[in-house]
Amino acid sequence: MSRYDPATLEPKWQQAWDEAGTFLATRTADKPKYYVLEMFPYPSGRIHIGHVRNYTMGDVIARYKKSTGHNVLHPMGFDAFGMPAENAAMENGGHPADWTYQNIDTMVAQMKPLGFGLDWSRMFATCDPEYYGQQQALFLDFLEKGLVYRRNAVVNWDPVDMTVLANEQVIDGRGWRSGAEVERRELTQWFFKISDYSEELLDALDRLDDWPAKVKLMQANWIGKSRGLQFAFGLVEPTRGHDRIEVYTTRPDTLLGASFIGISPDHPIAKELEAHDPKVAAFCAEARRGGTTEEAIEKAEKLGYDTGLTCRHPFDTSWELPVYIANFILMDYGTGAIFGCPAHDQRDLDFARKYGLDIVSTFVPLKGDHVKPEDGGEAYVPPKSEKVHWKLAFDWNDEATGEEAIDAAIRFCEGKGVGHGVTKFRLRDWGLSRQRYWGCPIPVVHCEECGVVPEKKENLPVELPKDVSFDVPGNPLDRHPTWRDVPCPRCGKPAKRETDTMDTFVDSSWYFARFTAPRADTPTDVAEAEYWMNVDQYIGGIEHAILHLLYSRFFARAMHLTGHLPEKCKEPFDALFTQGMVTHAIYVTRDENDRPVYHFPEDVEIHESGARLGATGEEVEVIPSAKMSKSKKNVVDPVNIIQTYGADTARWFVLSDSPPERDVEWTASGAEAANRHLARVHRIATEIAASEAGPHEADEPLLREMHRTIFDVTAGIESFGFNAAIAKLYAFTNTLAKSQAGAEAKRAAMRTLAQLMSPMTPHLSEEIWHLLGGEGLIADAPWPVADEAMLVSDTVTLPIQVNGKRRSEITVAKDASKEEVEKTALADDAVVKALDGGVPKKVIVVPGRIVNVVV
RNA sequence: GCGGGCGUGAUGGAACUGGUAGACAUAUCGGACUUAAAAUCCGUGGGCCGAAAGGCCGUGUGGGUUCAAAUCCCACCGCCCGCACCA
Repeated sequence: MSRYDPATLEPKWQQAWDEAGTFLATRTADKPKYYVLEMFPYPSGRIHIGHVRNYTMGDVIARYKKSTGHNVLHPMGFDAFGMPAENAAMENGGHPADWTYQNIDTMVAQMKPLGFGLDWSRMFATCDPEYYGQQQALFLDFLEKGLVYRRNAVVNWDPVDMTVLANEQVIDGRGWRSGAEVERRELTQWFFKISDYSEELLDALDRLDDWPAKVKLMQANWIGKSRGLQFAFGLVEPTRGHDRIEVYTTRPDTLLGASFIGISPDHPIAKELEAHDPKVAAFCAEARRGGTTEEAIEKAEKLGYDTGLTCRHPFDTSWELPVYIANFILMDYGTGAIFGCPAHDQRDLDFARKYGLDIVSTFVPLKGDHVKPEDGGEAYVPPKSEKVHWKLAFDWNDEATGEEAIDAAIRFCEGKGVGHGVTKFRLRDWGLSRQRYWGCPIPVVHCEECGVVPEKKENLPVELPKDVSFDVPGNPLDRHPTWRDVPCPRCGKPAKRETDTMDTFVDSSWYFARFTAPRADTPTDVAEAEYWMNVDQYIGGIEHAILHLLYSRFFARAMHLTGHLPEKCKEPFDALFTQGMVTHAIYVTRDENDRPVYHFPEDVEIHESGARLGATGEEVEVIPSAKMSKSKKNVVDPVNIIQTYGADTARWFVLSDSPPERDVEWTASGAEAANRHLARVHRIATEIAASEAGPHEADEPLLREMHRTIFDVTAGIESFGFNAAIAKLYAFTNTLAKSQAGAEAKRAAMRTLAQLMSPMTPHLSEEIWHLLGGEGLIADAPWPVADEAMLVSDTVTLPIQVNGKRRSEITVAKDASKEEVEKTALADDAVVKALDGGVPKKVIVVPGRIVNVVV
């Protein structure tokens, strides 16, 4: 009897799929399509166990959909531009392209042994000139439609990476990649006009039924819609050309509680005053400082400078409000000026108390004890939907919700000619210029005569020059005269190429569309896109909930507008699934200075009494379930796992135990158990293949269980319940191993088991299929269908509860009437005993479920 | 601060639209086979009482709705995530 030997079995079946072209995506009229896509990897040089989990999930869906009669598109590529390639070139010499393509080769070589059903013929990397040339064509089309523009902007400058960052790439005031504190700089930059789509990108979220609510919520918060009132306070005495201060507020209902006006240190009026008054200048300089760090935001004291200016309240010209310059007011939100309402905003209250300003409540709670802020209480900020009592009202009821009051206040103000209702969004245009070499060149030329001139499409791709060096900081394109100096495409006079390249998020914003026609000489092929789009199932990490997914949604709309995608692709991802990470325990000891020393899992022995270092016997602290990190040494290398156990074991294990959206902890014992189980399945299959025809008495229970398993596993795969599907497969394996059924039934059961396992463990399944005389490849076999008749038996076993506690169970005919069930239940010995002579008040019979006797 | 999610054995987790809580797996312990070990097979596997049959308790805590609650509602505790001087 042959042993389970993945090392020979897996390459054999991979070759068979290759030779048959099993996973090439073909467009045919007779079948529906299914497009499953996992977020493509960055070519770091090694695949990670997280990749294995991610791609295995996609592969389960892809193989399952193939066997249910779909033409499946399941492609793979590489998100290949970006900083690490340049860093490697800076550190070790060489060229980013060489580093990148070598890494891609390595990673492909590591991925192929995992047996993913991918259409490798469609593979591309975003750094291929064929890809980024088409991206340049898209850029030019966007430019023509006004979807890209250039302007001066204060930008987030990363001093370590020496490049500009988008707002989305600044996390807690630091660059998302370098972690360096971000500086402000003014540069001329290219922007995508994503803000034009704020409303639409927000509204369309409601229709993404198969997206996680969490992701939709995060996007909605990011887009940040707010409705408010924009109006102006007139200055009592105009100053240096300003006679009014424009203000935006989302709480116009509190306008009668206003007690001061605050302006940003960057407000035009503040800048005017600053230019003529050193004291103001000193304050503004202080206020601008240190604003970006997390700590500063948390702790920064509210600072104000009384300008001596006063404004008139729009409702009462005799009511004058002082104007302060305040450090907590941002110039780039709203108008850079606010009115302070201390009674209903804690920040304004702190400020008012510090500078001795009025505090006036405009509303109080309907009931309960309330210490008003003017009497020393906290600022009262109820939810907008809560009804409150209005002490100071314009023209609305005494009792109303904040929402009602806001609407009424806007109507009232508009009626009086004081400002107008305005909708604002937090979402800013997407700055895409990067001062880097290893990215897609922006295909324009700067001409002294003609200005910014788009490169001619026939000259695309504008290819990156190969002869560059990275021995000095900055962008090598800036100092590459033969590449940079070109004739103007319009007038032919000497001109200079744009040396900025595109943010790498541009590359990943349309790759999914390119996969539908990866070799087309236009960005997309409309017929192919029409057939294959949308992505039916997109799978990736939650870390891309905002940036990548929002940009892609914008790009899909822009590509529709420029004729590259059909209307139906405006939302390109029909369903999204965000998978959890693979985690691993951290093993740590302490050195003489009590600093942590980390150890690789293979150096640690786990004993009953605890974990010890294999070499020294020193006791090791175990921190369970942490994100894998090289510095913590809690990593497992998929290459080692495949060598030790085979790809099927790795695939099986990463799907078992934990639900796919949650993290799964990699444990050596779990991986061994998975391997043992697959060996067991192989052994049982071998035994069944060799067995002679036997008796048939026990066939029916086995076959019933088989159909139940088909039903449950199918439901599990359809609903991303892979862990539950695997549990059913374990259970069915146990049933099959113990079954006394005849050889024919067992063979059928084993073939079905192999099929149900095939999305997860395709190699072993092919082997068993072959062993049991299955026709062709299991990958091509149609998915088994559960026989409804076999799912229901003639009798059902019902639990009997007395007063909600389970006391017994009875077996009755499936179609027994309620009366019969009730009679049988009440006659049951255990029930009679539990009733203890009591008379049933009521008997609830839920057909097929339960009987509850109420005494 | 605002918004969202989660809490089930020693552990990962299962439980359809409220209907037998703990499927499946890991750890543990016991047994068979073996000179021995591995592998394999059988059993144990929430707590308490009991020889057993069985009983009582049990899904973070407290309350509520219901014939019936891990599931629905309210309050609290704890953990996680997103956003944030956003007017």
